[in-house]
Amino acid sequence: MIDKQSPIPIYHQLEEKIKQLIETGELNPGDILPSEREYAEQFQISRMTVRQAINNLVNERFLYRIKGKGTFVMEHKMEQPLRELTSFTEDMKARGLQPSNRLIHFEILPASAELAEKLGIKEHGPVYEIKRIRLAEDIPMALERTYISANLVPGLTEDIVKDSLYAYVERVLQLKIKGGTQMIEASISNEEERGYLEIEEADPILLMQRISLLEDGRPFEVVKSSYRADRYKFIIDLQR
Amino acid sequence: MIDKQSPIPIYHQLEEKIKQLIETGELNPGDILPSEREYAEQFQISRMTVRQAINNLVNERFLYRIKGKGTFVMEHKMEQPLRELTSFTEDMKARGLQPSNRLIHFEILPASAELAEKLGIKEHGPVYEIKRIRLAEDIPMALERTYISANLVPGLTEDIVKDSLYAYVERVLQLKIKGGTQMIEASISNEEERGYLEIEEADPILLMQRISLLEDGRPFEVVKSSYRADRYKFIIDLQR
DNA sequence: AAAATATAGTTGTCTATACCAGATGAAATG
DNA sequence: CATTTCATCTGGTATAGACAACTATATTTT
Repeated sequence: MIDKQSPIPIYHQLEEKIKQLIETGELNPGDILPSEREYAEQFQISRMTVRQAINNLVNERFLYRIKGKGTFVMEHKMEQPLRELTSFTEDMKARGLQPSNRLIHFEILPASAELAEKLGIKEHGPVYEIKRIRLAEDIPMALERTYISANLVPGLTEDIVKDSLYAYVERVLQLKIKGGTQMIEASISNEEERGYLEIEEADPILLMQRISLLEDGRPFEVVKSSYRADRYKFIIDLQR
Repeated sequence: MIDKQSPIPIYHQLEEKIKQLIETGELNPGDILPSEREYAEQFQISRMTVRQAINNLVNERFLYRIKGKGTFVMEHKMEQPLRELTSFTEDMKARGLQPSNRLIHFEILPASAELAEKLGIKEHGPVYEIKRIRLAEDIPMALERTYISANLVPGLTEDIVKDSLYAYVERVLQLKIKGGTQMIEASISNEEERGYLEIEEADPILLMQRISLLEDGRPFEVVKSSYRADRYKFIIDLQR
């Protein structure tokens, strides 16, 4: 079950093993796990190594510990496994809807003062502007404007944007996106939004702005989205 | 600097020390930290103890590590240190506004099917309903309805609610609130909301629903809030 | 000059051990 | 019978040491 010769770290093997036990239902929410010492004995590994595996799962909210009692499986239903910083595409799939895109605009323009500050570049520096309509089951859900520093992600083309931007950035450029800040507010629609989203003047919209960060904390992109309020709501998992 | 006799764990002392260095500007974003071995040598503690401190700060996104190079301070400015599941009160204070409450309703009623499901209790089971107006600088910002199972939090009174519900639950009942799920949508206001929030018929509102969970994953409360869209926006820190 | 190699420094993984502190139930005590 | 004590579970903290994997620099070889 645990291969000490494997190049995959032992603690990671154990993590995966425990995750699997939860997924297959052999461990149910609220169940107590074997003690750290039991695991260490069973697999002939050090208790500290067991702790490293369990620490990671506790940080990921799969397990929780109570001193003197034991380690337990989280009650959390995990309908959507930790919805945080999901893309529209992932989001819609999780809701069982067929997502699609319509690219309506792609150009390089000089950064406004606001954009430059948010992207951590100098004013008038080159940024891509990518406008897209996001659809679910061919119904327009949102108008999305993405801004990325052209110096940070050189060689971006319409084709790459049409394919998958995130995959290109992570695989080809070897940049890892790690998190960000999101702002959500409600507003009245403007004319551009009404046109693309096919809504009436009185209909409210949800405005979302996200600033995504790279692993080292540098800003990667600013995304401004306008969602149809009648068709969309944000769901966020919180932790503290 | 590090007190080995203190009841406060050494790794925690080191965490606080490093956080302080970042806050005071002695360590700046992008700076490299002394190596783990240097810290261990300097304070005459084990390298594993240093690692435990740094691990925690890496998990909290204060630091990041690069194998073979070192440990660095995150670029992220941390204007608000990890805003997640903050109360309205904390939220307003962080924005430099004076928050206040107006309790307008407090009773025990039988749970609807929807509430019962969200709170994990049986239908028609007793729940507190607490209605409050949330104000900032004496301007109404939100109408908030909180629902809590009366069996989970016995002995709740109007006075406790007026004081601090969270403090009562954590200190007196020894229950720890650990996270939850939040939903945000936009809508048109209804008459009750227009009355309390002093807005016009055409003004959109932000609807927020939060389900808070206890440490063991049991639902603790359902909060439904209606925010004035012209005065409020949600800011969320994301990570993945 | 360029390429390969050594070397020293970093974090990553892992071991074996020790003692502390909270929880629990059984046994001793009143 | 109720209470206290104790033994023994649990996770929490801490140590000292070892080797692997990765990075950067200096040195040697080609």
